[in-house]
Amino acid sequence: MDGCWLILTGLFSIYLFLQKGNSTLLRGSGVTGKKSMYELKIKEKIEQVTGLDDIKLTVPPPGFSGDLSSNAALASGIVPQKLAEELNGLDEVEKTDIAGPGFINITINGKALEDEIKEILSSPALYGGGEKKGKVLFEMVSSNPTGPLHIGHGRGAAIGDSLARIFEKLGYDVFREYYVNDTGNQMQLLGESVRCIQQGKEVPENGYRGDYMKQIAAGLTSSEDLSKAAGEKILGMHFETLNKFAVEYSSTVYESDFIRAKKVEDVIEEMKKRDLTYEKDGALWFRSSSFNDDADRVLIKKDGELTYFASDCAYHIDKAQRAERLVNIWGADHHGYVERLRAFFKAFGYAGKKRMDIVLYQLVDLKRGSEKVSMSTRAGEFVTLDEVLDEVGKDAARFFMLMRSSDAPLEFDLELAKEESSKNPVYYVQYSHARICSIFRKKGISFEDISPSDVQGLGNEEREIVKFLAHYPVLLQKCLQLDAPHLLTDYLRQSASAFHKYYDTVRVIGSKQERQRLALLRAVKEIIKDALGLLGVSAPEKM
RNA sequence: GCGCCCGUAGCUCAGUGGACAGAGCGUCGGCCUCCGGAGCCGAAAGUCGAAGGUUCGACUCCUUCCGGGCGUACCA
Repeated sequence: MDGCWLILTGLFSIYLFLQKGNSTLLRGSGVTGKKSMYELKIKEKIEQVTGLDDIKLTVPPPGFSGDLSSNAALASGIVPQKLAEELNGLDEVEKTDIAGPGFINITINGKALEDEIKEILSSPALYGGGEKKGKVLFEMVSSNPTGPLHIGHGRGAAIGDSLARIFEKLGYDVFREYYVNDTGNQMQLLGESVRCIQQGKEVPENGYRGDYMKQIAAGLTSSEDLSKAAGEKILGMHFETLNKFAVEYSSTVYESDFIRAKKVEDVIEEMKKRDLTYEKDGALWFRSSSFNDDADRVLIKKDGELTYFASDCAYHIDKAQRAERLVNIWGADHHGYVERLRAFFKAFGYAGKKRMDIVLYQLVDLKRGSEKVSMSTRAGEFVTLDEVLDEVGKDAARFFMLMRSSDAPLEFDLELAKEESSKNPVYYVQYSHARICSIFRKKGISFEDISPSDVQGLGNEEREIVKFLAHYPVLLQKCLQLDAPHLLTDYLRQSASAFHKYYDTVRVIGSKQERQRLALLRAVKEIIKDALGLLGVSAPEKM
């Protein structure tokens, strides 16, 4: 029976290899040519030997030896002994054990762990980073300028900006763009609302009101193009808020410019030429249902006006011409637009050539303790991003926005975010950084006084924490691959905890191993600082 | 009706097929002559919404159903 099973799985593995072999080759190696970063190196080796695409290394469960564990032999059908042998050939591997049905448990040797710290200390900002890669264009927030940004926009900004920082770290040439929807009914309505307020009349039923509108109306004269002028003012407010939130854009583009420059017309002409459109009921339609969308979509309304979707097509063509890869950060309430945009991409032949990620994030529920905070948009009583920033500060706001997967709704507790205690994860993490800084102050040396040569030998206490640090480069790749910056908040919490635990059991200043322990602490500090930086959160030296 | 997301410990959530399901908060119980106690250690707590299926192996993939959110415009 066993023999039979082996033959079958063997055949299956050949099948898998044939299936997956190509994509592995295409992916290209050389994620990093660096000498250290053993976890990445082992990962690449396993992928090379098994032909698997993106393998996962785990930590062996309690009771098993080893520092890292892989199920790749099982998953690929390769004989575990063969893979283990290949791994034993790596300098970083002390030994391997085969356990259970074919898990390979890998023990890292002491030298590799030391080298890892040396690598961190020699160039902290570069550790875990990548080589030069192509241009990526991020589009985020892109609210129409009719009212203040609310907390949901904040989530989009935090996800987009942090993901952008991760892309930058990994070598991509990143651009952050703000697309302004400054045309259409909403903008007309904005102009009318301003006029009504100025004339002391009742604002139209679906119009804009609230304190911000009174201020804007007061700052404009009636002779201006009220819609345009008000839009510009509100856009200015948006950027002010985003600035406070540590989000900076490289460019701003206006929907109206695309229309004025006839780019939207051009795209529609091109679509007509390619027979992607038809006329019905006086409107011009795009055959998006031929490209996996639920229904066809209107490009030009029967009144002759362009739809938002039409200019969005023009905008995305423009973006695709400027970058190799596009990332759009959208609220989940826009998920209905994903397929139509993808349909357009397919129809224009971009689908296979340019990668376009659309990250959807679920809504934010604001709470104050156990009490829900109303976010009704009516009468302008919603909680703005500005108000949240003023109340809890940039660091807490950014961190909290990134604590959850973008797929999950986010519960944002204003009370917790303000709390200066270990209950608050931001403080917990920042505290670990400040505490390490304090140790160096106490010792009276600077971080630069510690160099790679101070790393000499590691005890068992150190091993655990080094393994944790060594995982950072792999984690960053995972964040990028899954468009999931929230993984960093969890990693930071665990890093902080690993440090506190270590510091609780080991004496640093005054011990025989003082120098090397300080070296380890500096490495921890550098990783925490770097990771916080990617989240847009500060790493204070004192609190 | 149809589509997308979610349903995991009292609460908020991690877990992109693998070895006995994890964390934080909350609850209960320990640890300060010592480098920041804004810290550490331990305990209790789960039929992973339900039922089928695929697999050597399913919280993870497929189908159906039940809950909740969002979307289903010639609005943006």
